[in-house]
Amino acid sequence: MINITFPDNSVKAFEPGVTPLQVAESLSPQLAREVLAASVDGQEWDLSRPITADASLKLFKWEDPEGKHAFWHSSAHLLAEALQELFPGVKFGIGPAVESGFYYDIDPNGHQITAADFPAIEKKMLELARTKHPIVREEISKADALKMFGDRGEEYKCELISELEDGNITTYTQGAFTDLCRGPHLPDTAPIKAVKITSLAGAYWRGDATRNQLVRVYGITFPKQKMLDEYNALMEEAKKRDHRKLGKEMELFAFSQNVGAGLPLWLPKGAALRDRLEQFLRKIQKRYGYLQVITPHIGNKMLYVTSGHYAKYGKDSFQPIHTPEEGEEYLLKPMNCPHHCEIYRTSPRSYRDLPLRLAEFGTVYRYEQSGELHGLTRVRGFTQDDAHIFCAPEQIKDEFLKVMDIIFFIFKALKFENFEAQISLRDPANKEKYIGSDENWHLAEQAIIDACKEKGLNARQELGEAAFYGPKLDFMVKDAIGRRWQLGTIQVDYNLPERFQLEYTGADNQKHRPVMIHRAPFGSMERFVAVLLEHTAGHLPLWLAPEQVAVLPISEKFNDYAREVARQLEESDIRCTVDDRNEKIGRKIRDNQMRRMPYMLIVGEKEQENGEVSVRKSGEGDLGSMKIATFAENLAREVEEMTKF
RNA sequence: GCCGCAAUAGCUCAGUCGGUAGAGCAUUUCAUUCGUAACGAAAAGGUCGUGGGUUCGAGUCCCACUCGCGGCUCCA
Repeated sequence: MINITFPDNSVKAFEPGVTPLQVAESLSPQLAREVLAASVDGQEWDLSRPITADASLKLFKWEDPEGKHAFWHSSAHLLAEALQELFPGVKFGIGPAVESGFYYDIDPNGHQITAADFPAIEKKMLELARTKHPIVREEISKADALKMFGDRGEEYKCELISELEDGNITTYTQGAFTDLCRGPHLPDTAPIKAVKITSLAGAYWRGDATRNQLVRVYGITFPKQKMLDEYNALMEEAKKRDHRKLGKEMELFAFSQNVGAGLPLWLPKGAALRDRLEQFLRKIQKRYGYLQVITPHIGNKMLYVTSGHYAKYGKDSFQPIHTPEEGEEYLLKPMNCPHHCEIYRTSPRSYRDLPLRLAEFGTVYRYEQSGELHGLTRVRGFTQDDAHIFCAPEQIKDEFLKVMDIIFFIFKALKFENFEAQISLRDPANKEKYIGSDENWHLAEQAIIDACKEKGLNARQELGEAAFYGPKLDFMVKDAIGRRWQLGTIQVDYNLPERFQLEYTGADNQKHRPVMIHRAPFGSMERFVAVLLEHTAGHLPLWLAPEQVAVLPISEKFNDYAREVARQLEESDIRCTVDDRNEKIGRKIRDNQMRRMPYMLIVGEKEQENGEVSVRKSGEGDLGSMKIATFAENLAREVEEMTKF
């Protein structure tokens, strides 16, 4: 007998060779029906794979990420099997599970696969799932694997196999389909009850733009049809939150073919919203000792040669602007840092001047690839809420912590609770991609790691994600359909001070080199507004809403009183409109609700007589009547509560 | 930049086999003067993204470009 230890530390004895599925059956029939995957001694394990020695066992259901992962991974194989039947001769790349669903990359080998084929693929997948073919794991030698996939002309699989270690190669087979795969998988495909092929896209083989482009078929599956219906409803809902749609509806921003792709036009309401965000951040930054500066939108090309940006990005940027005078070249500024370095250099600096914190809402232009442009989240002209902190090396951690405080405060004020943090480090195997000394890289990376630890921030560390001049800490927020966008960023830079020969005189009367911290809590005004819109579904917090109050007269007889109410509220800096259309009150309420109006004030005979307003709050309904001044005070207090720090 | 898909009224969309362009909402006018989520009637609104081609005839078929969408690659 062998001893199986469960997560609650209880131990039960089983026959050697027992499978996780059999263990589940011995515990409860319901568990056996719901279990999808397992781990044995922390290693992913098929439900049907025998356990031969004492081990600790975890069982995963749909609710567990590991359970979904196995379900979708097996679904990817099912998709491949269906594609193999429908389009004989297609060659397979890779087919993993992803955050919501799975995909398979295929070389269509002459077949034309379009969205019109989706129903047929879905039908075939369900048909195959119902055959309940077991998914069988086999260990295979490298030579046999190469022969097997080579005979079938699976060049992509062979390339993968050739890089694997012999003795460590497994295949999984269900029905007529065998795939190179590490697993784990479901015991059979029967639990896959609902299938949706979601989209089709091109994807480079192994993510390399110089190699073949394969067709990536995306799908999602569920153990119940009802769950697919819910998923579809959720996707519909998400589409309504799309910031591009909301931006148009709410008249915040627009694009024009005549201006150019990726160059947003901020409409009056959007510009006002942006301004409120800027004022908010300015106020905080003033408190933290930042000094506002303003720098031009272009700079001499030599500035970027000095910074190193020209060598790295020159070819892929907007090209230099030539002047009537021969030989002069200017670039649209792609970042603000070199300008701020020049500000630093305008006078000799002492250690007493540090940290020097220069802030600017700086508009920059970057030639992003056309296929990459996306609403306000990826544009060619945008404004960073930028600042550069010049400090002594021993001040880094302290300054870093203060920046984190600002970011946390902003996220809290705007209720971004589900953000993720990522520490982007240098890829030690690929040092030539970066500039700067090993020692400085080490110092900078350690400063970030220590600061996160001190704040108790659970940040993921990613190798190879650093900027070419230094490591960074990024904050990510998800959009309506789960795509991750980077918002706030903090970056440590030993490089630019070196390149610009920045110095300060220390207490020892010697020259020292300062360190630079780049930081942008919003990231960019454009992207931040985009994510804010999706996050709130357009229901912006009261202090940011383009219009805070609509006054709705019951009939035209009360239009004058409504205007008087609006006038008084505007005196208290409340953003107010009067809906004096010739419509019934029900209609006005509906329309203003649809426009996401935070407050509606209904005024008729009663209110006019008493100098009152009848208050209706979005999401809460009728709050009853009160004096105009009382309402104004309440609203001011509500705004104050939201933005105080 | 690459792969695939789309572009019709201000918005959302329909338009069959190639035969003179349609709906709802929004807008304007008229009527109504109304108490907490849509009163009614009428009118106006389109060089079917742009440029070429095929055809007696193109919103519809073909080509190119632009813009957009979903991914990939990239993201200072």
